[in-house]
Amino acid sequence: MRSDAQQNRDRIIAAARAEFTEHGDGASLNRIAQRAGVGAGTLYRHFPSAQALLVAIITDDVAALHAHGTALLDHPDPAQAIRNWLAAVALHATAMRGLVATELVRGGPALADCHRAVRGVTEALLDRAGSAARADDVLTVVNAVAWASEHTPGAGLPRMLELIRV
Amino acid sequence: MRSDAQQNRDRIIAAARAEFTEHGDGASLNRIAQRAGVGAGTLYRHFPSAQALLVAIITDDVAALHAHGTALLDHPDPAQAIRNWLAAVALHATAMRGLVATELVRGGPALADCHRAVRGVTEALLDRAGSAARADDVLTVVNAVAWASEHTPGAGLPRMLELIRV
DNA sequence: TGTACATCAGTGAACGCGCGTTCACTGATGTAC
DNA sequence: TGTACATCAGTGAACGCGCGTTCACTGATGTAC
Repeated sequence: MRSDAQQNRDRIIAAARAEFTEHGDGASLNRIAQRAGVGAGTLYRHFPSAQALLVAIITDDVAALHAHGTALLDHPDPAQAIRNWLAAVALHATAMRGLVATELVRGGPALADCHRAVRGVTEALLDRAGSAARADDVLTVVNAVAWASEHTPGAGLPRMLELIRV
Repeated sequence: MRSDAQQNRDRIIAAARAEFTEHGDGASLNRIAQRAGVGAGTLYRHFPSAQALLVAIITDDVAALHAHGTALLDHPDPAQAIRNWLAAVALHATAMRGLVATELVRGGPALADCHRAVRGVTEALLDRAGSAARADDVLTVVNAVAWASEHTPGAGLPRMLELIRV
């Protein structure tokens, strides 16, 4: 990729983060292009839709999340490890007004690799803690709770996470 | 209210139910008016916004839900009663592509009366089952799970509800 | 019961808006010699 | 290293679309006598 193209791509993603954070699902592609200081056509050359942008952002972020989860596999207390992990997953999903949670819950094919990685770590941590819960169910519930915490005035994410049985 | 006005109001609400069920948050007020066979202005005379429509629908439905909950206070098994109640709440919240859950989670002032009634029953049932959980938290989590079950392909609402500790 | 009339609900074309998307054109980048 | 050039990324005005919303007009309803 040409160096100026790479630069624009990065600027578009940064602008999209800001726009999604500010407007949630009311984000506008024209505004993102404006914020990034590029023409609308440039945005389209890189990302054909708002969802493509969101997927790119999430893919970036999941790498760090996954590393954190892998490290937790060495935690001395397996029960605490899964708790910490779910809190981290929830925190990640609250990003951008719950849009990340919404996209993760939707679970389209574009995020299949991300999902596989996160599910793998979740399964390992659940197993280690002696839980019989399905990783998919647990992740969906955690994402749902993260989404709700972003939309409910005065909701406490940690308190709601404690209501999840693992 | 004039009898023809009442009739139109009813038709608008029925059309809105259908439209919300079909299109979720992509529902259009013009289409609702069209489905109801009324002019756009008529819809506005009755409901100033899509949210007002949704609130009217939910208010209707919560009455039945509340009656069910009150009956459950006489259930011989308190633990089973709260489980049944949460399942009923979740089922109610899955209506119209999760739009009901979204609106309930948002918890605006227009639904304050509904919320108070449902919270009251939930508190009584939790108390009777010896649970220390906050009714508000439990309801938010249940609504969140209902929302997720509507948006996740292959998610099992009952299985996810079992992950909630009460 | 019949009629004249005031009220107010209903109509629906039209408006402005901002959206996503396109495309003919411009110009920066990187390469070949 | 310097230059000519091909490639392809970037531009941004313009488009069509469907949205929410308005309002001058129509006509049905219910009432007063």
